[in-house]
Amino acid sequence: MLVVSSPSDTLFARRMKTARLLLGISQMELGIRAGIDASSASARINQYERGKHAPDFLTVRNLARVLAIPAAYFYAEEDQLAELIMAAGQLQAAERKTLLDVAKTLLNAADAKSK
Amino acid sequence: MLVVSSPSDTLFARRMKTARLLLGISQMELGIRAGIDASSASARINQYERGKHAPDFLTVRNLARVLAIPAAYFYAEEDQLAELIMAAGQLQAAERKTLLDVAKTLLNAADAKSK
DNA sequence: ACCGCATACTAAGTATTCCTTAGTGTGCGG
DNA sequence: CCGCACACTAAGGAATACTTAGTATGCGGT
Repeated sequence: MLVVSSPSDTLFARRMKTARLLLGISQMELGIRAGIDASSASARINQYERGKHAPDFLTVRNLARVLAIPAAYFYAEEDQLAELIMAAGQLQAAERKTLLDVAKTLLNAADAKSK
Repeated sequence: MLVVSSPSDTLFARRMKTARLLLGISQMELGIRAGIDASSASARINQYERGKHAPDFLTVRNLARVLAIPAAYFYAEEDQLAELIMAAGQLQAAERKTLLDVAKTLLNAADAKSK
């Protein structure tokens, strides 16, 4: 099959760029800190942010570690969910548990209504 | 570089299997519903669930649509976060907003404490 | 027992994609 | 003007996924 050009994801690209700029570092620095060889760090990060290529999950994890956000953030399709994931990542374990409990409560309430 | 075998992710694999079993359909059916040709649907889904290969993001999106969960779910490293994402995906827009507000409130409270 | 079918799973080669290299262009401080 | 940092890109070699063809197991029916 030949596809002209995956209009695929600018999504992953946008999320990456947003997170990097939030930390305020260059594409090359992000790559190097994520363990990519300095000789290709710049090119690779640029390709990711431009949506030219997509990194494998191990690389995504390393990027997430550097950017201090959950890897899942990069794949959130709705901005609202992206924000929720980022917020959850910044919370302490106890608070994350509280947040999850709230989510479950909201779910149960919704279920009850649709008896 | 030669890597013996990416111990990479059983993570994506596990999340996929969990979500599929929750819906109660076969690997082949999941693949077909996600738009994969019937002749390779079974093999491909199996390779994903075994962690042998990883699908591109367009495929992940299609799988997520069939499984009725946010694509980000597959990439959540902590089970707690995975649950949160799944729950958020089942909520109505208004309730999702409430959940996000709670997350932000918890964050602000944490920030205040670490004055 | 046997058959047919559904399901899970796999090896191997081709097809596709990514990674590396080498480079361009722009802007800015000195 | 020079040097540097930064963003960005084409192209080919390197790595990975996709397709095909097949094995294995279990189960319901006859």
